[in-house]
Amino acid sequence: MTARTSSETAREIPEATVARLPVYLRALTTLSDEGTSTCSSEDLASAAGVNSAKLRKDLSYLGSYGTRGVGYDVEYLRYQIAREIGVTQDWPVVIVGIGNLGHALANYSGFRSRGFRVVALLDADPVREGEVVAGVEVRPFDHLEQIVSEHDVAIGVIATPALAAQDVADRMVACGVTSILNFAPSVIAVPDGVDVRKVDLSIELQILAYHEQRKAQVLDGAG
Amino acid sequence: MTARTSSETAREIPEATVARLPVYLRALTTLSDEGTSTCSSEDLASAAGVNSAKLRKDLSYLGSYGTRGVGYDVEYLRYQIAREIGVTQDWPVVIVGIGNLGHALANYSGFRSRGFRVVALLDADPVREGEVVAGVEVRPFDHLEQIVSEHDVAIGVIATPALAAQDVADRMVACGVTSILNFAPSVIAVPDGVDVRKVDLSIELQILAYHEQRKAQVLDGAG
DNA sequence: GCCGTTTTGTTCTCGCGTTCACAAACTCCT
DNA sequence: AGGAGTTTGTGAACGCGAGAACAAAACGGC
Repeated sequence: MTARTSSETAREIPEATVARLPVYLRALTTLSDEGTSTCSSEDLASAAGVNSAKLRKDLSYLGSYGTRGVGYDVEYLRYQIAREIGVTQDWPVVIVGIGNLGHALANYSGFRSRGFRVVALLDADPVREGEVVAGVEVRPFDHLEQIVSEHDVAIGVIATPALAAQDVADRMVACGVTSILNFAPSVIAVPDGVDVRKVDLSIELQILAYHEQRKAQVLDGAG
Repeated sequence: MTARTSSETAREIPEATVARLPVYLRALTTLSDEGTSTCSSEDLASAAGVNSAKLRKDLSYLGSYGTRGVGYDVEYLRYQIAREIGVTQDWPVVIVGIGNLGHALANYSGFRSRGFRVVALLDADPVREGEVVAGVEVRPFDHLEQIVSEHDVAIGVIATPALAAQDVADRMVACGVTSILNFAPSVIAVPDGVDVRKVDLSIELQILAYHEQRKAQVLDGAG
């Protein structure tokens, strides 16, 4: 067995690179579906919408999977990235909060096709219990602990209103969830060792509005 | 006396700061709802989930809206940030692609309450035409040009399948949309001067999966 | 087997963003 | 009024990421 010492663990991939790997993965899948078997860094970079130098640098953190003078084997690179991200295995996921957004998430086919399996839909509102969404029955939020331990769930998705988010997060963390994707419009606090990513629909629009306003101001000032 | 010429466009706010302003805005709204009239940078920072030094530096780009030894007036600061972002006015928005996600977006109350008004829902599928979602009727995609010019729409939301996204973006740009929020899982190309922000649900999960896998590897190596 | 061409992997430099640390400024108490 | 105690606003140091440029390596033709 290889002594997995700090030198091996030292293969730390920068966060900015990690965030782009899924983009490369998708671009490679597209290329593969189109029948492309080999591509240059330039090809892949334009398919992913990034600079080719940046792409090569990103890939170099994973290892030397390309061939100089030739490029990258699409299937091989795709597998290597998938393995690095961890989506060659199946990740069980729990979604809490089956309102409008929860419905959309439960129905989103992109999860399943990318290595994620929705094992349970939970909602605190008894009215929603029993409803079947995307082939999965909505169950009471109180079943959280049982489901997490039963399916060994590490990733939880919060799609509740803002007020409920912190409570849900606390319960998740308490029963062993260590990664949370938070769609609720509120900041949630978690202990060290738990990763939280936040997706906020209205924040994205507000950022666009800021730039839009600036464009308008520049026009006003010029006129 | 500083000549604060309000048409001073030289005041460029760093992109990273712009992305956090909506978070501060939300935190201030929460504080306001709780009846808080004044807060320190420490208070606001913890409510927003950031470092207080970073918060102060961010706010300093907008101007000196605090009082040393006292803190910030919640209402006043809230208005200043809202004005800076541009959400004191109302932004008309068009959503294209009324599938699962489009439904959720159309129903999302956070848009309206934050200065955005959904003026039209468009879908290329005739089956969906006429359906009323959140009080707005679904209309054919071909009405895009008319709606954009009629309501002076600057911001478009794409919630279509990946294959349609580029076409939709092209049509939007052609008729004057200059900011696009893209939920479709594909990279879209737009000319200079058009802003695109991308929200990708499965990419966020994949990033979590990567870190989750690393946690598991560390445990394996230790055990 | 050797040379030119192509493309990767990597080094270097630069700019942005984060954080620390502290002076300036305001309030409150005596 | 003056000093002690707070809290803001900002200058400076530091670290990370982006992009350019180049050396190393593979292929193909002869």
